Amino acid sequence: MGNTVTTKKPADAKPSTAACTLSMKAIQDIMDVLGGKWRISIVTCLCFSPRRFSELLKMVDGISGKVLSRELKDLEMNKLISRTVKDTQPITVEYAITDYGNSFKELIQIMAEWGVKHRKKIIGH
Amino acid sequence: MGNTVTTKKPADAKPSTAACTLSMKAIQDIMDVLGGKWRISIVTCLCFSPRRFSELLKMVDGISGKVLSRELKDLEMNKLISRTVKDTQPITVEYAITDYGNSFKELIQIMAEWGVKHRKKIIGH
DNA sequence: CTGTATCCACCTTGATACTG
DNA sequence: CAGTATCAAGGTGGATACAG
Repeated sequence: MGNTVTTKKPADAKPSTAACTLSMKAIQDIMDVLGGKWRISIVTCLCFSPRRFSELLKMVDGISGKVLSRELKDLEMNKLISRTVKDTQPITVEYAITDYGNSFKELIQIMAEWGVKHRKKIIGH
Repeated sequence: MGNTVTTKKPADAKPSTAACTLSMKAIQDIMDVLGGKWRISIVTCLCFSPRRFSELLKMVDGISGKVLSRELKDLEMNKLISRTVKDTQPITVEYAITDYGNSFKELIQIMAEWGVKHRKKIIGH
């Protein structure tokens, strides 16, 4: 990471400014979709199994109904999750990860592993 | 992901609820440190090269001085970055990634790659 | 240059009540 | 069950001015 630049801007003092900027943009793109307080948690949860609204409400710790509703809508708009209404009585709604959303799974898995590995350090400030 | 659970809770309707919860917690831990609108960008930037305050102000697009200052303080408290005052005239301050912060590099690299790969899809909503 | 202090507008959220 | 509407309250960010 950092020394594979072929461009030659006049004088940037630092090398690889372009590569850096590119990475930052790419990560911003992800964060536009997955950022915020809740979205990663929701997607992570759905990566394991489809869930109903009320199940997510319980599993995503601390989220309120209003916010969950909105976040699910956003994620659906971005094609990361799907929403299926089942005409049970009363109706239930199932949210599931899409194929596209599933491509985050790899990422999420790595993050989760990292989180577990570094847990002590993070918690102990 | 999802079928390696050995616990056997009474009846969770879904398997691997425990693993799911664990992953969500782990990711929350990361997000406590790296979440928010700016922190990942700052760390990503510093992964490439140490930077001065004013450099970061330019490179992290849209951030204000007040917020950058605060975020840097947080990241320093969490030992992800270091702060070095150089007694030039006038003084300059250099922020750099720590060894610990550097362990995020792997993660960031993967995220950046993913972002680049999926750029079109994300941008095209 | 590297910040901090203050003021203020905006956004997000939680609680509650309500609909289909 | 699965949301939506409303409102009040707090947090967060930007601009500006200022300090070391």
